[in-house]
Amino acid sequence: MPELPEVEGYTRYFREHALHQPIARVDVRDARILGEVRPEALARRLRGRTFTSVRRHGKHLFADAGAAWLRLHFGMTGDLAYYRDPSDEPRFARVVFGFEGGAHLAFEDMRLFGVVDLIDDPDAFIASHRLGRDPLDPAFGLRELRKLLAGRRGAIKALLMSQELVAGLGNLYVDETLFQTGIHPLRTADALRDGEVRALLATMRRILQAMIDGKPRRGWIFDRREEGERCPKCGGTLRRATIAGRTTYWCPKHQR
DNA sequence: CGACAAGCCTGGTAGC
DNA sequence: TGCTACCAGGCTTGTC
Repeated sequence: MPELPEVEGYTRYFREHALHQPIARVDVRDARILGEVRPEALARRLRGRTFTSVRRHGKHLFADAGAAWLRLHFGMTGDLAYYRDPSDEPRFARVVFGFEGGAHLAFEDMRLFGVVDLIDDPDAFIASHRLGRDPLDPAFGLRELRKLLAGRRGAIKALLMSQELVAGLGNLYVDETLFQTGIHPLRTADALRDGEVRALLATMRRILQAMIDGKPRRGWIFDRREEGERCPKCGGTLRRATIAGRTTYWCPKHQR
């Protein structure tokens, strides 16, 4: 499912294919995918314009269309497809942008957890939705992370899932980060030692970057989400439980 | 056939 | 009282 690394991939895909072509038409195949904007308004405000740049924050993609920004959120089954032949339209295309010149960009999403919307300003959106820092933002540092964790009595897993501290990690990457850092998902955020917070930030960045780069996941828990699986790190037996409302896997032997 | 999984929002409650 | 934490429920649909 699309978390930060996958959305980074979509952002690059969008940048590579969908910029600098006048938008001839916008076809909303299923209005349930839309956020605030109505289908007619989406089409009216984009038609004749071009996407000039695209950026990402956490799991959100923002494309600049001049007077407005297109916002895409990929939910759990969202994807982009760029193609010329209309018969190549994906089965679950929800919105299709048709460019002058005949190319198409489809936002597809089988399970409709994603969102297509039009907003005025990405930074205002990020602020109003209380999204935390993007973990790959170089300006985001250890000092700031420590400050964010201070006084938070909730479980670290819940906090990393919430998007309000750091934006972009979903269930799988939170588990992976805690696994590789050796931190138990139920640890109180406030009680993490300085070294653990440092490892947390460095590890999540390394994991996200490795995924973006398509590196192999040797020694990760990522592909072993199964109760009773062997811990690739220490030979312990992986445990499974619902934590923060999500299926959570961890190694009780080395995550403490 | 029903249960389940996912991300994220909403609304309610409990506790300091 | 106000804040924080935390829970259930809803949305959707392919897969088990």
